[in-house]
Amino acid sequence: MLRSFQNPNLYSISKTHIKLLHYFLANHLCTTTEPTQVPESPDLPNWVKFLDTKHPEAAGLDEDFIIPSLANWVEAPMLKDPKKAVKLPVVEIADTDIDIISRVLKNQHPSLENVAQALSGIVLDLSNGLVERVLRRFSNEWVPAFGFFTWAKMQTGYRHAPEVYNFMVDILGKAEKFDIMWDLVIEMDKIGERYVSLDTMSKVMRRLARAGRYKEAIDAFRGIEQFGVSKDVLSLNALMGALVKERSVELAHKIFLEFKESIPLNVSTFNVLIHGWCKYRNLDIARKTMEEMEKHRFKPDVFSYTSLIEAYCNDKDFRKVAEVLGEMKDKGCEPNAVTYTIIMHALGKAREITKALDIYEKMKMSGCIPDTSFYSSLIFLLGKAGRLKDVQEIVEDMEKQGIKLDVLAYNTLINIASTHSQEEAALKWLKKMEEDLCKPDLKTYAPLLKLFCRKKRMRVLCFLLDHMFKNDIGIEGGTYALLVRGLCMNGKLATACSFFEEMVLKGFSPKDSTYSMLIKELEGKSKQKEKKHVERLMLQARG
DNA sequence: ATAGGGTTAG
Repeated sequence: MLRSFQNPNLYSISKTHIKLLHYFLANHLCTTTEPTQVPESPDLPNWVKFLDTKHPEAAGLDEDFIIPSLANWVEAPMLKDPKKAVKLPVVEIADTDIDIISRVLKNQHPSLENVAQALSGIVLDLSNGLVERVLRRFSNEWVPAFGFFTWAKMQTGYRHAPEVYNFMVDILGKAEKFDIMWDLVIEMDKIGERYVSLDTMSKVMRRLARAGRYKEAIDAFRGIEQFGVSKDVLSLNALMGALVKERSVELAHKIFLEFKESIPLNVSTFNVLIHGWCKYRNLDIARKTMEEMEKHRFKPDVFSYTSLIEAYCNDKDFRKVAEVLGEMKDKGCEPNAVTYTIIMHALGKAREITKALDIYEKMKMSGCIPDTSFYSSLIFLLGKAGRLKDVQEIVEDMEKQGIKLDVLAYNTLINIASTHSQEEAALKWLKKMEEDLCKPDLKTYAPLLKLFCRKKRMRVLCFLLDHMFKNDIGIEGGTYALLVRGLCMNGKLATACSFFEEMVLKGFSPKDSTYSMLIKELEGKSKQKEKKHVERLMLQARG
């Protein structure tokens, strides 16, 4: 939720959500007695005034109490009938350990000392599982994550497993805190018992490469044996994979040339290179790599051919794709679900829906079993073609076969329902997603927010923002732009203004188009005071 | 261990 502990506007972020929660609480309290008009605009002064006058019992509650308890209660039925809102469990609030820790970590100023101090009084049963969950939750915020990690290490009766160390190494690498990362690797090495593994070093190399520190990534490989990890084909492939993924096939190739005599290679060494050359549009070299592969007595396999096919698909060169498929058949190499997904998806994007569905048929005929990603693509292209009945059928098929939907599939379904203005259906998918324990992301919510802006369903909008909060989805600049634009277009100017304000207070700089749209609307409605305010905010954002 | 994941406002 809180994107950065360096962000001085951290407080305003949590305040925003607290006010939303107050809103729900007030709403609930209203429904248990008598329906009351609740202010529609999520504007702090309004709500506070409203709560103070009508519901002192709500405003007076401890904020720490309100957040977890409301998280258990806010439910979709509010959409239609607020009276159906589930009752608020006022007394029993069982916080799990992870919530307790999260709350402590979220309330800290950005320093490791503060984190350590805040945690000092806490007593709980630490386990590697719990520590991993906390780290996952804070995987974008290295200070609280590392503060907690360090604190946990010192607790008696607890010891970090190597996997937990690896996770921490990865978080530090992601934050580009490479000095601390290396210290941690050295610390792991000192523990002995093979704490540093190929897994650890793969993460190190990957993060260094991602930060553009190619030389350091390569040096990590050169010195890998000092940490007790062997310099073999596995670590070589890991390095080459890291370089290829971070856009440097050339370097991967150089490394390949340097070590191909001294380290016995395997099939994936070549496939990593082939994939790299395909990805960066050098099909001639990819082909040459395949020839070299054969000289080393390795047969190109489904991975090699799929990389080629993907490259041709990106060029929409389906004639070449068919050629490669023919070549595979000649060599006795069967395409698999990934191969079919790539082809079908590319055909769908090229608006060749019939041909895309032919691939589906062909795949079924060949006995290849579709997986979640395949179906996800299929749902996407059917939805894009407006074939909603077929989409429904596919989902039913998946359920029958026991294939779970993933985030992308749910996002697609929500997107389809939203663009067709099917409010109930869109929310139903969101609910189902939750029941399936499938974690939503920012893309899950964007179409929903757009839809409900369009429909002027302010309560649902609040519900969604709260839902995002509960799922640790941070609202980004793009989300605010969407809200401001959506509300502006549909005449909810006051709300649009307050989101604009919140956007600026959180440190996001509004785009010119967003700004001018809002100003134009305010001018049209001759709202001089609001216009001045928005202009001031914009100056502040640019300053 | 190497291969798949949707631009968008109008």
